Amino acid sequence: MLTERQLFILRVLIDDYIKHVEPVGSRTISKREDITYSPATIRNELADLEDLGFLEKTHTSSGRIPSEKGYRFYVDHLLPSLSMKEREIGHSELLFTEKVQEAEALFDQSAKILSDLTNYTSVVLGPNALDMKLKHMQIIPISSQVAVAIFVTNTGHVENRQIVLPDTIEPSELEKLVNILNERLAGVRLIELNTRIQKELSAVFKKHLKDYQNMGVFLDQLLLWSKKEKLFYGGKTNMLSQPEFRDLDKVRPLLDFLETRDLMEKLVSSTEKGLTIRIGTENEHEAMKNCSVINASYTMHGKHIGTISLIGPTRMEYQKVISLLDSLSKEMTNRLNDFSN
Amino acid sequence: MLTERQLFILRVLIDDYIKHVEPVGSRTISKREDITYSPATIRNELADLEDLGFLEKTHTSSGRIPSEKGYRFYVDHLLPSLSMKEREIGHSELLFTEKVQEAEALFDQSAKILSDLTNYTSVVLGPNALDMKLKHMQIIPISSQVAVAIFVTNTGHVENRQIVLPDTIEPSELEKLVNILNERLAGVRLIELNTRIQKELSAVFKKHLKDYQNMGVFLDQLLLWSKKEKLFYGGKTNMLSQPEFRDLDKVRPLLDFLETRDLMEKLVSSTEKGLTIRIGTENEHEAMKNCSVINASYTMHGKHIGTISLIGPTRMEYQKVISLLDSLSKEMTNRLNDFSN
DNA sequence: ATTTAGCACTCGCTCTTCAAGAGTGCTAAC
DNA sequence: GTTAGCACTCTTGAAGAGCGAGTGCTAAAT
Repeated sequence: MLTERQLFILRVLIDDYIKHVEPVGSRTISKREDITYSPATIRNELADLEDLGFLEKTHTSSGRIPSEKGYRFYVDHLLPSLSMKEREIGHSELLFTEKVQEAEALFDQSAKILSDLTNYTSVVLGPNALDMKLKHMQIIPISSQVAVAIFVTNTGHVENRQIVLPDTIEPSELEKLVNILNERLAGVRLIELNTRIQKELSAVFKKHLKDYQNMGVFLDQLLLWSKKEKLFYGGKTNMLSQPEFRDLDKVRPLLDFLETRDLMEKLVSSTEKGLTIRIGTENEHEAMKNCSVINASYTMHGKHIGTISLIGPTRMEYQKVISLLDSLSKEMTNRLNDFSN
Repeated sequence: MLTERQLFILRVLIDDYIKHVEPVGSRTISKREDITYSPATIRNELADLEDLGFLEKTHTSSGRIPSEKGYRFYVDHLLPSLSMKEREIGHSELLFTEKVQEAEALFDQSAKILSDLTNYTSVVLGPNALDMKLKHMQIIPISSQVAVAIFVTNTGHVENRQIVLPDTIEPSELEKLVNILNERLAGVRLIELNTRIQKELSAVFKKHLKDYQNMGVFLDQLLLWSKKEKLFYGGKTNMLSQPEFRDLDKVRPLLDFLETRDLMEKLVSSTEKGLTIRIGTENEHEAMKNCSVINASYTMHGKHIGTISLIGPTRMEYQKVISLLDSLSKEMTNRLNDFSN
């Protein structure tokens, strides 16, 4: 177990490193007003903290920097209380340009605001449209063979896709099909349409549609969803101004990572409500090993529907950033729920 | 006027520089098999070419590199004939993964292919949806106050936006309005809907709609278009591997530029059919002063509707890249027109 | 039993110096 | 008109010196 003094020194050191991004030596720490011990004493403590794995040295005679374990401990146990959170809240409200009308604009602006305020990179993972409920669907023919299928959700989101019309299908049959779907499936989540159809509607189809046999492939085409979360970025190039990435070979993988949809989705998805922090290798990807990722979820009617995330160097200003992310995600939640009142 | 020998030397030098990205000296040139002159002779010619502004030196006793004027001359007069173009065409076809079904996927893949093949950054400027013709429109209420307006174009593209329903409007009136619009405005380009309504439909509205007066604001809301070209990127980080940008302070503005929608749209828009090359400062933006941009237009029914562009260092492999872009844009045109047959 | 002063030692950084190498421009000879 | 020869310039990389910030250890002080 760490002594009070060790805790204190560890916190001071990490605070200092986060601020100045340079290895911190015993002298620097002992110079602080609230420290009464000499450099030599501090050195002993630092050596112990290093043995315990909380600190590292960049070379044999350098000052110490926090290790990943150090950051983890700092985040879990040493963060100054977030009571000053209130002061920040005012900010984020002001920064939205007037009334944000649509959800997409809200996500986009939130990402921009967050990256501007932190100088890190931010990402908003939009809600999965497929989790929304069907309000209305429609099939609009473009030519004799091609049509556009449109699904409007309860949130006002529109999914659409082009489909190829089978030669065999008659317009009147198509209309019947659409009517059945609208009558029976309103309120069902898009992602569940398939199974609902298979479970409940085959009987109805058989009864009302002539050529039910041939309809199978067509329905599959109609309801072939692909993942549809959207990512909104802010400050993509902010990483370039972080001192630890002032080296092309180090930023390159990072920027590449940011551009890779799959990886980003995985990084930023979180099923948990609230706030999660992943430090360095906890992100489980080489390119992110020197980064921390903070995810905050925003909700709708109390349900987690997406996240707003911040990606920065492992030494990021956790304190500031956490309170910011916290209030921003709440602000997003508020505004989102205002839309649908 | 340049002599034959000067032309030859200039071309050889630029070819060499493009290949090796290092200042080229007289010795290097004279060593080539097809050069019969001594370094000293070459030196004299180089000095002349420099005086004429086609070449530059990085320092007093370095080899020469092409100037912007040099590249311009090279592109205009020295490019080896494109007769080998045919050989490349085969490539691009193969690289599309199977059947590309929708236009968006085509643009996206084209950008990826181009950047992969060149190791530069590519951008496809999608067609402006507002230039497409209205096939069908619809208004679908979401709640008592909010509705979604949907516009389907002849190309199968779907535009949609949320609108606030005025309290005064009755559902039956709304239906009438939609019917009128569909009857009268099918085939009109989205961008022209506004003016057509004002010019031709006020009489019709007056006749059929009760509360025509209050409809004005609503119509404005309905038809308030914002620019809608979409950009598809490929190889955003490829610039980082170009030797001339192996310096953070030089890439940063470039990457920032790539992320700025307005600037990119302006950079990549071209009203001309065919292929345009802009070198260095011809791009009229500080961040692009060391880059060349090649735009190639793709067409639909013979009309220019968008561009596919390549952004690379001023010393790019013009020859290869031009033929590639040429065939890729043709390929895109072909596939696009196949969609709508 | 802590704490601290003192000291030798280690790295990393910066600055300078030096030599090698690649080029040039000019002059004089071919 | 062409080229050999030569002095000169500039970049690059390596080697070395000196400085500063820091450490670990020992022995003395509290």
